[in-house]
Amino acid sequence: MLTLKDIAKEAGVSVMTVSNVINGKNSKVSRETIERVQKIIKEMHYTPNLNARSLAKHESKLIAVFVSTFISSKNVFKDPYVSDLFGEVESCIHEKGYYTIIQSVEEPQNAINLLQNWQADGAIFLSNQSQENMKFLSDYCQCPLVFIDSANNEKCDFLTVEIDDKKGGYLATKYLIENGHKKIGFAGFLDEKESVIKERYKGYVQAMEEAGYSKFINHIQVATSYEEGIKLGKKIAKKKIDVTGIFATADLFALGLIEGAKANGMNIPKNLSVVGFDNLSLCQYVSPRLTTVSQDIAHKGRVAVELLLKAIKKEDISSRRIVCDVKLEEYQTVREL
Amino acid sequence: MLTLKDIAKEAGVSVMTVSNVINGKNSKVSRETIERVQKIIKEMHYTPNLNARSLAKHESKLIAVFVSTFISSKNVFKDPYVSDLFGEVESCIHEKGYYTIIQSVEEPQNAINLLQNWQADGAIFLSNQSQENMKFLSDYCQCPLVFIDSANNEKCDFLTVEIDDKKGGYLATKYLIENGHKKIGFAGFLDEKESVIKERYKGYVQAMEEAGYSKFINHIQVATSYEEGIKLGKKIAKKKIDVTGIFATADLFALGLIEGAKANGMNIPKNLSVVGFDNLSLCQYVSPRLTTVSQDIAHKGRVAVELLLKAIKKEDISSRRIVCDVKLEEYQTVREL
DNA sequence: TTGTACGCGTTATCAT
DNA sequence: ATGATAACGCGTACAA
Repeated sequence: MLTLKDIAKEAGVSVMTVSNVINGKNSKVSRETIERVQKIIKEMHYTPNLNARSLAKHESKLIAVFVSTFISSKNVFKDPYVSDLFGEVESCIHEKGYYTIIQSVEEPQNAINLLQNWQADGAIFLSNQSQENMKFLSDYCQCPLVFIDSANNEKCDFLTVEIDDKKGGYLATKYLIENGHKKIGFAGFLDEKESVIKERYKGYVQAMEEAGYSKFINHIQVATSYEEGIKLGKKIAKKKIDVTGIFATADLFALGLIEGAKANGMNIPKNLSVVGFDNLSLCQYVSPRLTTVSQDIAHKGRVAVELLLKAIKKEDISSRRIVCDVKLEEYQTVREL
Repeated sequence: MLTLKDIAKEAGVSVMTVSNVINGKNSKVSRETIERVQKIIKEMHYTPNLNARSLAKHESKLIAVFVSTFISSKNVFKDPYVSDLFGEVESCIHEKGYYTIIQSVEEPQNAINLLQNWQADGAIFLSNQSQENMKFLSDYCQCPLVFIDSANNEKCDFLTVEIDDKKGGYLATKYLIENGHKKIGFAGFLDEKESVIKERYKGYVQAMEEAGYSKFINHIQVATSYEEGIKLGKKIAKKKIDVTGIFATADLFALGLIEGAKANGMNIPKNLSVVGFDNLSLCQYVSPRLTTVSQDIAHKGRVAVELLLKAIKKEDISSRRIVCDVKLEEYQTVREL
């Protein structure tokens, strides 16, 4: 292995001079020495040992990225949303001169261990974390943490990047209303906890109330997987649920719903209008093209990394909670009544 | 930050004793000391600094995973094949007690730098690398490398994990033949270089020749993107290409082809039978469900990690070139003539 | 402008 | 069974 010492010997200078050249402390080294040393570094293909540097500088240039594994599938990256977001985060971290260490974790403690083990400069959590988890993680980690898609509440001041879920719900519902729909169902899973789904529901309710359709408010409690979507689609096709439009709070779920409805003889959007949520890139391969609420995943990833880097460098952070915009993508699964 | 020294002081022993306890060198420490030290480690939530350990042990427990960025899209993880495979690789690395450092790289030199920087124990390349790149990387890296999906040739002895592409091409073509097709097109991009596509083509040719259809062999030279698929589908629908069946050498491309054909009035599989390649998980959301050649991505990822670990531990490697099996998935896009 | 001494947290070696 | 010492490769602080 090549070390500073080897370069120093070759150049006939001390280790520190080489170190200074590498770290761009040009004021401390003469121009000619810089050039000579740089030439040798290049010729010998020297690259610094970042383990040693981390030890000495108390700064690792490592950013840990965590995704949560669910019971359903050990491979979280099968979820196109997660992998898309991860790709953006990774390439942004890379651009900024940092390194990405990734782990799919079951429990927060795993994340804490990794951060300590590698003295990571910061961490990004891709999947939603509960309030308790965020609290726990913040308490036990020395480095800054950024949570993406974790339901924050106003009191807490974790660093978070979210989307305007309420607006998303509002836009989806309003669009159906504008297309003449009244009997609009909200399909998603609500519980007591704060959640992105709850926010979307608020938007749905607001749009319905503004239109004077309070009595048509119809929450369908269902897990938003593709499979559950199929079941629900069949149910709707059998007229067990009386709606002309559905706001399905996840794209894959919406796609399943459409499949289920089709399988039982319905035509989309002729007999049923559907609006999804996410605008997954795989939607472009599915026909009819899903009308959906889109979020700019690339932007979200970028913003999260930038927020984290500001925290790492202890720069001023204007807002610890960043809410990204959403918009409605008009495609083919909504029909004017 | 908590160090060995802190634990040692607390336990009233030397640093080395604590180190020995942590590393399970039980023969060197008395039973009671072990228990006392372990208790304190737990209570104080100590975790070792792996940067320091790497430095001292010349072993980092880091495995680097590289994906190649293409010009088309900076975010390689939008490709469902890549992200699926990556997820398997990551969770397998995690299971084996190693850490994953990931980088999307433009040039081989980037990968070499990262490996040297972090003294990684090994690396896995997810995207296909040319012979020259593999040679270059092998020459300049000290640690073992595993290449997935890189066209190897018999002479070279890089560690590779591939699939039986020729068999895949054979199976796809044979299936079309068994369904009564004669005019079967092979759609894919062939050049002089060794490539997975060339292997698939060999399989196609073999099946055609075995059936006595040599004169129907029809290679359609085309880049296998979704967009190109659409174009080709339209062309076929306009009867510019005389085929009843198509072996499309990538799923997304096949899906585009189907869309294009549909858009110009064709019904799939009534007017055209299509067989894809990969069996991407997103296929399950697209209807009609694509008949395709599947590979077991989970198996592939696992095999790659296991091969790498054997090399790292200098265990015996029976075969440096692992070829994974493929099989035909009969779904809805092939019709009996 | 350049060099020396020391410390970062850990492990290997050798002594007790 | 336990501990002292040196070494891993690099950066900080200070001396020359």
